[in-house]
Amino acid sequence: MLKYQQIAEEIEKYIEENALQQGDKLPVLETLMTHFEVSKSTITKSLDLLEKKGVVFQVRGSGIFVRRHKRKGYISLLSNQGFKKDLEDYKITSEVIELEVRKPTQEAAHNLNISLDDEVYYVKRVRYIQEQTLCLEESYYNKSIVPYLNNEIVTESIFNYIKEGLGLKVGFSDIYLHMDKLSEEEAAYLGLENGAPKLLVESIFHLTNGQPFNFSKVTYNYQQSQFFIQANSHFS
Amino acid sequence: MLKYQQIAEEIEKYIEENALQQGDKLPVLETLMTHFEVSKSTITKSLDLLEKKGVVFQVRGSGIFVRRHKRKGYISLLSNQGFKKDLEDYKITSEVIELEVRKPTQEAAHNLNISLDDEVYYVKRVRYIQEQTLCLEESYYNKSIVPYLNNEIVTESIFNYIKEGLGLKVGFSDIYLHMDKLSEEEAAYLGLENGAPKLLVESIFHLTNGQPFNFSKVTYNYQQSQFFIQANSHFS
DNA sequence: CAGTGGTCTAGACCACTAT
DNA sequence: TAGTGGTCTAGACCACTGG
Repeated sequence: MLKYQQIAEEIEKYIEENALQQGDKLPVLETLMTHFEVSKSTITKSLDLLEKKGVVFQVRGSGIFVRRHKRKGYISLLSNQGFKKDLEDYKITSEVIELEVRKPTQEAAHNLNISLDDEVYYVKRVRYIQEQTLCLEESYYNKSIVPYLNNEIVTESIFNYIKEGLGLKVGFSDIYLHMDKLSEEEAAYLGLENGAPKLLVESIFHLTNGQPFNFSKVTYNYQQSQFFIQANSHFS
Repeated sequence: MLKYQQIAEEIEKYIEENALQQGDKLPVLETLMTHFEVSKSTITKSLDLLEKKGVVFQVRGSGIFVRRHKRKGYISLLSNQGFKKDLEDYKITSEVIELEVRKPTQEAAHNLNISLDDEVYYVKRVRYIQEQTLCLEESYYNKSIVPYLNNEIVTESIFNYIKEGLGLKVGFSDIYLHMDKLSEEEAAYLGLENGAPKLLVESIFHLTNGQPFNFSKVTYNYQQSQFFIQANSHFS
């Protein structure tokens, strides 16, 4: 593991273990440099990483401070990792409705940047939180990148398998949100009434080399789901 | 303006003007270094900035590539700048319902980190897109940071005034999303039926020094609003 | 004006990709 | 294995904050 990642982890662990609160001040750069025995730029890189993750914020001329959000039970829209981490205090389970190799829909082909003749793994599942329905998920995996899936993998964490099992490196993702009313079928899966509020989250996940490998459409139960984002100001 | 920001802007402009598409390759680092006559780290810093903004992605051993999203008419949840930029092809207007100095609600006081005895500017407005209702916004500004607002400012871009007029520097923000059904009052303002789907977006905006100066609750018209996020993978 | 973070450089060396 | 991006260093100098 790289130095700056290692250091970032240690600083994050330090914040966690000492239960530091928003606004608490970290040691100054000079101190961190000598403590970790690295150059200034390396420490800076670690802190930039933590800043991107929303763990700290840096104020020129003043110091480095802890950033926290106060609310619990929210799903991070940025985490890229499913919500296992955000909701680790809750019991999350999955029921697989469908799993098969098929041709992509036009929409899926377009978003995955493949032809209608290529093959995809289609996965449909309902996810539960504390025995309540959380969401209905339809997902398309480019089969030339993810050549094999089975029921066991799909019941557990698919992304974990992709990273650990296949050794693929997940890069960036594009996420689109829409609101609407639930269709009869969706309402049935989620145990809600027809026409209830619906949040549809469409995501396109790419490998680090820019290739899209997954397109998914997730319909959330409006009673069980709330989301958060920590935004930074790199905007002019 | 700093070198690396300047360079980032020029690269972005170059991409824009030449209408480069997702996956198009930019010149290699060496070329960029000599062209802009700066060191490698400066170019790297520019590219890291563009990567954060979702404009490019870098692949080790391969190159620097353009990143684009395909869909138009979506509001960026990360832009921190209202949606003026995302929806610049559309006509956005505001109607101010209420504007006054008052004591904060408990909720506002908590989120702004002030006491119930402190004062806030309370702003309530409806925003329109192409003559259709887009959202209903309730916003609380810490008066000790934003000491004055008037109808004119509030009808235009409040954030612009805060930055240009007051010289404040806007930093990070925390954003929370909830779904629900519209109340009767909300439905009336938005011209929708009672009980229609509701997306509530709560945001807390901070200055670069970490001080929260605005807490806002925005209720969107589900028929007019869709959102997007470009996420990066700085997550282990 | 002392303290603290940010920018920028020049260069050595490392790690991944594509051929 | 050549090409390309990523890490890391040591140090000079700049810019902002706060007493």
